[in-house]
Amino acid sequence: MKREKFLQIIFERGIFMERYYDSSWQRTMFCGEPRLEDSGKKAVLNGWLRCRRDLGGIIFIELWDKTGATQVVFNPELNAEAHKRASSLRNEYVLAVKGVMRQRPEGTENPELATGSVELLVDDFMILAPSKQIPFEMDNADSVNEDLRLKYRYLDLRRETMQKNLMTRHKITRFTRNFFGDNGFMEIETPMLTKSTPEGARDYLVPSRVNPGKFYALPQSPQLFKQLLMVSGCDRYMQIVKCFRDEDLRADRQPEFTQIDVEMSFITEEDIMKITEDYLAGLFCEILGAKVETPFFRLTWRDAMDLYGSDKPDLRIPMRMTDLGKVFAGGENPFASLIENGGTIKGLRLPGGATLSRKELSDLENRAKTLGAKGMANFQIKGGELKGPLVKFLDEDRISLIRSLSEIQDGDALFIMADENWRKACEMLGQIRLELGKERGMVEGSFKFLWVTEFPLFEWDAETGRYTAVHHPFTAPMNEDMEYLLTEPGKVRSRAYDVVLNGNELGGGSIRIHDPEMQAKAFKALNFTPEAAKERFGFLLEGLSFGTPPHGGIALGLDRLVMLILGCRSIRDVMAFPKNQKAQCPMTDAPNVVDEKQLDELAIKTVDPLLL
RNA sequence: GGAGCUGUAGCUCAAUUGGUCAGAGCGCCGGCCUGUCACGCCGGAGGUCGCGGGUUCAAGUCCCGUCAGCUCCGCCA
Repeated sequence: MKREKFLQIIFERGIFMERYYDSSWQRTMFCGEPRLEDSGKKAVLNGWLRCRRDLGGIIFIELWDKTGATQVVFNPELNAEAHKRASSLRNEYVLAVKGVMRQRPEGTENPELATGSVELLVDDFMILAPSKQIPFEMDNADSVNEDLRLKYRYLDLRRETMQKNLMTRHKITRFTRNFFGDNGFMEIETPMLTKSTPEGARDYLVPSRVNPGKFYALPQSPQLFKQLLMVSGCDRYMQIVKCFRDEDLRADRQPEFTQIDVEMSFITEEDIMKITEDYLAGLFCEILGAKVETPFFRLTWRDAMDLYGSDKPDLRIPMRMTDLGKVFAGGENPFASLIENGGTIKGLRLPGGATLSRKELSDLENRAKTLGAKGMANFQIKGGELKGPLVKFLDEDRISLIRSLSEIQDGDALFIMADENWRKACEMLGQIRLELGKERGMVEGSFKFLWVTEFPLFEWDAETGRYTAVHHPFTAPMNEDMEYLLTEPGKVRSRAYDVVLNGNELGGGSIRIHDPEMQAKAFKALNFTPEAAKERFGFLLEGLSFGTPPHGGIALGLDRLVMLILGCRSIRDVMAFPKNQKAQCPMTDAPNVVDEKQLDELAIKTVDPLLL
């Protein structure tokens, strides 16, 4: 209340109104620019008041803009009127300040500040806009409740770190456009209002007023359009494009996100990988000055699962898993029958793990259980002797086999994961590997890129009782596995590839099917009737029949890329206006209810969600 | 749909076993202060302890429910 009254006084005195922001008040330099060589020059600065230090007789403020801050001095001996008015200034007021830049008196320089050797001595100033008291403090706002930051996002973005994040994102997109442009790629926009193809993620739907009862979908990706652009002969396409998926959110997942979408004609996997590697290496050099080795390390999906228990392994953690089925096969031990029935036993060697206490071991086992494991056995080698609950089931030969297979040394521990399902055993132990690696400081190096290749083409979905595409239904099968396409679809490997950085899926792509007959077969394997395939993807099938070049591409997640480059914890910190975990925007209050009239025009009736 | 963590002043947090527990720092307001730079000093305002119920002589604290935010699982071709 007092503050409001105060603002009123400012207005009444005409301090705010009697002057206009004409060209004489426009800045002659940015707030982060003044240097020693500017001393003696007249200058005008425009910016936000960031820090006020009123010593009574003399007032210092820092004037901030996105380039930095400069100290401004109000000295009553030099300008009593300006000094008097300055005592009413508060944080985040927008000011225009005229004066003389001068070298700071000896001993008062501030080495913390880029502009710290000079200061602006005020002749005159005007308040361009006052500010209400801000709801959180600008400095160390990183620890502020994120909901509050999102509600006042424009203030959050006025902070140094967020400005830096936005700027880095801009530099990345600029580099991206330049890189692909220089390499013969053309950026082409594809529609945001498009057709729902109920494969994959849930669609965001948009009702059509002029077609009552019909809906567009926002694109989950421009996949089909970019393939058709290849049919058009565009040859090399790229687009920095928004994509939409109506699925639950995570720290690295937002309902709308940005892809760097790429497609090329007359190429093989090698060409896509090469251009992606050149792009990423160039980008990391440009933005971080980091040297990235190319070509990237490659793993087949099978090996990635076997060795790291993940299809996006974090190679900064050196631990690998080993298959210990042989150790337990055919003997008298608790796992013998599991092996006989095709089960899997995986081992993970933890260097130095012999010092883990009984309690620590059982805590780890409990964590494995929360992942869905029935249990997790362990061995430890102390004084050259293998110890653990399973030792009594193993003879000398098997014990030496365990040592040679797992390469376990004195002082180590070895964790054992068993499951009927190979993939599940790998993934559960892989998760333990990841957690142990991070907790025990085993993360080495900064940026470890790799390709994961030879993904399965299809995956059995127990829920719907049919195969679904692991990547998408347009991915080409590997030539070697073609024969199984209709007989044993689960066995077919695809020409898909993911690029992985430090345990994060940065992007993925594939060589596409360019033969309409092959595409029809793929739909058949997915249990689409020809009619259903035609209804959903008829335009693609028809397009493919008019002379389609072999083609393929990749899509990289721009938000994740920026996040990893900046070392942010959440994708939200590299997006200007992200949504919260419920996919709401606390600032605009979207999504919201709309007028009945709007719904009527769209021929839409809503149902009380409580009745569903 | 499920699991976990969190919720106390504008912001960040504290309050031991249920008992002077309504607190601190920052911010805000007022006063003093001419070289500060996270200025300093003095004073002040400000809280339905997320919400509802229960146990108890007594609840910020224990129990049940509920809401909100975050993290994770499911989900995300």
